[in-house]
Amino acid sequence: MKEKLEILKLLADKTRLDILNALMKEDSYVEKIACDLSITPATICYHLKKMESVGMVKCSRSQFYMIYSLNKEIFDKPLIELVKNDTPLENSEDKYRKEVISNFFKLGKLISIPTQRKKREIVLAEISKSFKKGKIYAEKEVDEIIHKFHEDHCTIRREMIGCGLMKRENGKYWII
Amino acid sequence: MKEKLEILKLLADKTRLDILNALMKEDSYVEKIACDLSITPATICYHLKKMESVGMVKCSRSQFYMIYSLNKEIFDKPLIELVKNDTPLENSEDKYRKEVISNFFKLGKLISIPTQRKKREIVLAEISKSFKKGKIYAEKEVDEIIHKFHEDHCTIRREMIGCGLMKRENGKYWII
DNA sequence: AGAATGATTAGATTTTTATCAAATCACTCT
DNA sequence: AGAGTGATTTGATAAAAATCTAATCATTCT
Repeated sequence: MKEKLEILKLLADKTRLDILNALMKEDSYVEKIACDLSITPATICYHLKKMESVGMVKCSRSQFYMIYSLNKEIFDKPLIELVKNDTPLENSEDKYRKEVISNFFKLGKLISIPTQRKKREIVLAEISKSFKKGKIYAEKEVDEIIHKFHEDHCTIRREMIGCGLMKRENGKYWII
Repeated sequence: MKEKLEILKLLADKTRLDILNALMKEDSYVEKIACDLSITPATICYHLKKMESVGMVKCSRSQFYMIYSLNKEIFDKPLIELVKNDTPLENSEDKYRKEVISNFFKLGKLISIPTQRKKREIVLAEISKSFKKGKIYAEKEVDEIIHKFHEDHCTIRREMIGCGLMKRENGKYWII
């Protein structure tokens, strides 16, 4: 929610924190706060209005004065609630993966085996999609499938087992 | 504490919130976050370093990568803890009071009776300091004391009773 | 040792925003 | 109605900081 960021922005200012701390002690009004903090009433008003607009403080008139008070509910929440994004990016996770895949595969072929573990895992996972889950493969079948992607089917087969994408027992292979 | 303001400042930025949300899902590293958010690695690094400097995130190297992770403790605290000032101003309360008093008293005399309730109360409270607590005064004594401050002792006497600073019964007065 | 690669820093640019003085507004009391 | 007073708005100024490109650093693997 945009509102959350707005609140956090308003909290990121020394003067506004001073104002909030003043209001914690007791409800107060522009001129008094201004005097206590040695800051212009115009500036205090500017800050209070901003904070009021997102519900951090409330105000009501009393005689000559606009009495401002803290909206305590907001401040009792744990920080995480303000930080957490309610509408997470649909597929931010996929983005990096796609980038890596498009870098290492050209026309369906694996150009090279990535040195870095993270990237290698992504590439291997991509290749593993060509295997059916639950099906048992002979080594020859495994190599044939991998070979469509890259010459070095031995290394890739070994790597796939190494990172737990594939299992072997008695010369038989299956995908996890 | 200066540290608290620093943390709040760092939370007041869309990009950093995005980064934190990414780290909530899983530990990650500069290049990946940069790719996921479509932002330059330099910028991501800049933000992560800042957040690390105040303990919001931690980092450790793994192979090629600097793996960053969230320091969850900080985010479980209620907001109020970050807002609250540990070392409150010694006498911010007095400042406005002193200002009002110095405006309305000159050379020990009350220049005029303030129209506004708040200021009037401050002035009356100041005058009431001239009375001894627990002592019973006759009306004449009361007026004599008030008269040292201002001609119109009647009004002031009435006001002092009106705002509960002084009590009267059977023509006798005492301070509260 | 040297090549590769991810992380970090430096410099420049742009955007945001806190602050004040002065003018205006809104309310209260006579 | 008009005077007095606190609150708010406006316009101008100055300071802070996010972002990028390019350069440099640090680590790992050959």
